[in-house]
Amino acid sequence: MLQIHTIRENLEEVKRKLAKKQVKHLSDLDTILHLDDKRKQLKVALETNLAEANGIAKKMGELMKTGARDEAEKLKARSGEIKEHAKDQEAQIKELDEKIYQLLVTFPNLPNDSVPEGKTPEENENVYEWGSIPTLYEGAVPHWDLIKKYDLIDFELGAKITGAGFPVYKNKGARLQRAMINFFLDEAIKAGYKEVMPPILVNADSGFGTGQLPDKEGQMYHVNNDDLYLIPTAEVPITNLYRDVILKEEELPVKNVGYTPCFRREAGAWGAHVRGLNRLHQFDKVEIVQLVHPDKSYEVLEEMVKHVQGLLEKLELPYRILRLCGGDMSFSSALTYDFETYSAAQQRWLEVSSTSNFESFQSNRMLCRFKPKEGKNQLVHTLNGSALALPRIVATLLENNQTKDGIHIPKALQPYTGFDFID
RNA sequence: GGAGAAGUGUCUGAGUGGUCGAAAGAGCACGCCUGGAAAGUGUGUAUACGGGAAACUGUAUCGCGGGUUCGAAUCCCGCCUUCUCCGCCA
Repeated sequence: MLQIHTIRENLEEVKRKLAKKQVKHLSDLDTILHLDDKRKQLKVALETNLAEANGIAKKMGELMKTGARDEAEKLKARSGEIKEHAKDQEAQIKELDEKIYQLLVTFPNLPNDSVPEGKTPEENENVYEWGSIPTLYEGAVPHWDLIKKYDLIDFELGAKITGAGFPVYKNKGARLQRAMINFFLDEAIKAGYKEVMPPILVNADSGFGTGQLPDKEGQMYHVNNDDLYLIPTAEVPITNLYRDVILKEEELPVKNVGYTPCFRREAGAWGAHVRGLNRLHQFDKVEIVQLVHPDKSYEVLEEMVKHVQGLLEKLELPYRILRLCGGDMSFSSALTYDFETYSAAQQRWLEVSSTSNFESFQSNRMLCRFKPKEGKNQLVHTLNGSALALPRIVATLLENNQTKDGIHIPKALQPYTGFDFID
């Protein structure tokens, strides 16, 4: 959530930046400031009133002791008036607060200056490419055929017990999942992250804290009976560990990593390119999350990007890095790099990681601050990145490493899988 | 799920209607003391929002939300969480 004082102090700049994110209702910003002015005025009046009431209450205490009944009665009457008035003022303020809040939550985070202009994914900026696209043998097939051929994943069975998009991993397919999760976790731990294993259901406050609510309400599975949400990413529980927390400056940076299954309704997103592992309702992901000093967040973003690059290179998968344009970025992000691997049989790039700096957008919602050596508490900056999401990595790996005899497992993964070949 | 107890500042913990943003101790920070350290000693040590150039100052916050009262950490109601016992159970 944007801070009102940011809007107040840099109105034109805020408008310019939001326009880059394709926000149309910019005039609501003026409304917010107008309502906030009104709110402030009322608040001052209310507080003056309350100050008087407090003064009276204090005096009453003394009068009661000395037994000056008459005077006490007079004050009581005055206090009653104040109270009536204050009630009224409070109601008005509450109403204004609500209006301001409703408007404020409709605005996404401001994009960083380096974010390219653009509306669609085609306008994302290709900033880096690594590896060469393999030439597959004659008769190479997409991963959904390989999966069947080697009996690695069963979609029909998943559909039977749950529904479409809930795969059952089997045999070496299941072991490959487990191996990758461990590989990704170990790599993150080597890079200084602390492992956490959080709950995979969260409450609404957590959904709000990281920005999924109210913006993406319909994208999360909701457990009605208990009013809990299945997490769409480990980012939600892991970042919210620090909701309403004031950290010491020397505790920064906080570096956490966690594996969780992730659940996404993908309402309306089903279409042409979603066969096989390309899009699922439930999938596995290892997520890295950092809470850092505001001066360091862009440096740290680069560090996280390097980490993800390292993983992909160890897996020997050709990839590219995109800097997302304003129109393609998520609601909460200030700068996002997407990683895509090239899946050679589908001849498509598949998104396997999204690594973002949220600056203070999430921390403002979560009220996660740190106490600097000098001066007032400040909001931390939050970042996260997939390191990595499994299904599309598996898709690319299966497709790119296939031979007519079977599928090679990359060296780095072999100690984890316990096998080097799928046949 | 049933019964009981409890939730106070960084921590321990006092406070059952007024002088309480809150005793005391610990911790931490800075200083004094010391050759250095420990001990001792002095001072400071929550957050948000508002006013003020600043010093400072107003309001709110003692799990959360409401209520009673001139006045609530303290009384009442609801909720949440934790602990103990019972039940159930991977």
